[in-house]
Amino acid sequence: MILSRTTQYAIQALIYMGTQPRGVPVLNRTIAENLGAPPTYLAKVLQNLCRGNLLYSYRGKQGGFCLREEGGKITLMQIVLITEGPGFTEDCVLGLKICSDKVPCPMHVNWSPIKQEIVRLLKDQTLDILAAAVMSGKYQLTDLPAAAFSELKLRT
Amino acid sequence: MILSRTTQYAIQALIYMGTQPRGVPVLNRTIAENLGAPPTYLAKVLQNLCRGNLLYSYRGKQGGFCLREEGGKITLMQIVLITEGPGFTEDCVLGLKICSDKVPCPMHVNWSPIKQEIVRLLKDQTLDILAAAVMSGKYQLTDLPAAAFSELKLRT
DNA sequence: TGATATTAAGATAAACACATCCTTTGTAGC
DNA sequence: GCTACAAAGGATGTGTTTATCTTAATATCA
Repeated sequence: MILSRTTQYAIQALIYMGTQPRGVPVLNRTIAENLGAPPTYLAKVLQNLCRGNLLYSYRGKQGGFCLREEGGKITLMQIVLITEGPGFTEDCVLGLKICSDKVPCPMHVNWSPIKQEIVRLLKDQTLDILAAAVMSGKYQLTDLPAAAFSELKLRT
Repeated sequence: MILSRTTQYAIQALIYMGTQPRGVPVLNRTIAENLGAPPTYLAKVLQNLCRGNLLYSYRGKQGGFCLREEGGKITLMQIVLITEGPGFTEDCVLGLKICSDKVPCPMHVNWSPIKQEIVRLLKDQTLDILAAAVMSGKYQLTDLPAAAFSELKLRT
């Protein structure tokens, strides 16, 4: 409805990484398998997140991707700005180049409060919060039946 | 941010038609010029709105497009359902095939109220309301400098 | 009936998003 | 250094959205 496939992969991948032990590199292949995402495409997405300074990447044996130090504090807004671009929260609903409080389109007044709520939500939600939700076992990160990130899973 | 270009054209075109006298066919060319939209593409969009039963179309001399009888009561939701498809208000933010109150993704709980507000807005806003806004002269329907749908314009 | 104006419909093209493939580069461990 | 491994980078393919072009169908009017 709102987010491109690329952004969806990015968010899912980062939440997944949030459920994993920090400082241990996670393989692109592992993430892709756990999400049911195409590995070669996901690689490009992760690369992009590296350029956006959300991840570290390490090559060679023992390589993979790691969240940055304060990775748990990453917000959905930070992710979306990288994958969708800055226009995401700014552009007019009707696609007008010029649309502001001063010179509004007929939807502007009605849309503004909703846009504000979306922005607030994106800024509020952090990887820590979302990863914790997934680890609680009450929330699904993928459609794959195998996937489960609850504490129970960690004991098997 | 949310709506495809096609949907934006559809909404703009229908609002424009709402500002014109009822029962008089409006040419695709006229609409395209007033919106600054590509005429051949807009023709396809209008065709699609005809199939969705929002418009009548007439061929030949004196032809064009007309809003249906109760055209002013058309809601944005009706338009969006035609141009974006039914998934628009249903699909999961993270793209999961299975995501519901029972089996939610980690965003589901937070996103649901926003989605509800969007749906409410789309259902509330009618062409009558939006066309009146444009005709008041306080709201812009296009980026074109020439365009003005206020009462003043009608006197010139 | 014929000339003209208009939408309908189908084919084509261009741009972009999504996805894959292959080669190169860097790194760890031996 | 050698080898295996993993990400980086570039080229390519596929599908969808956006846009254009051409022809057909239809309606008006002289």
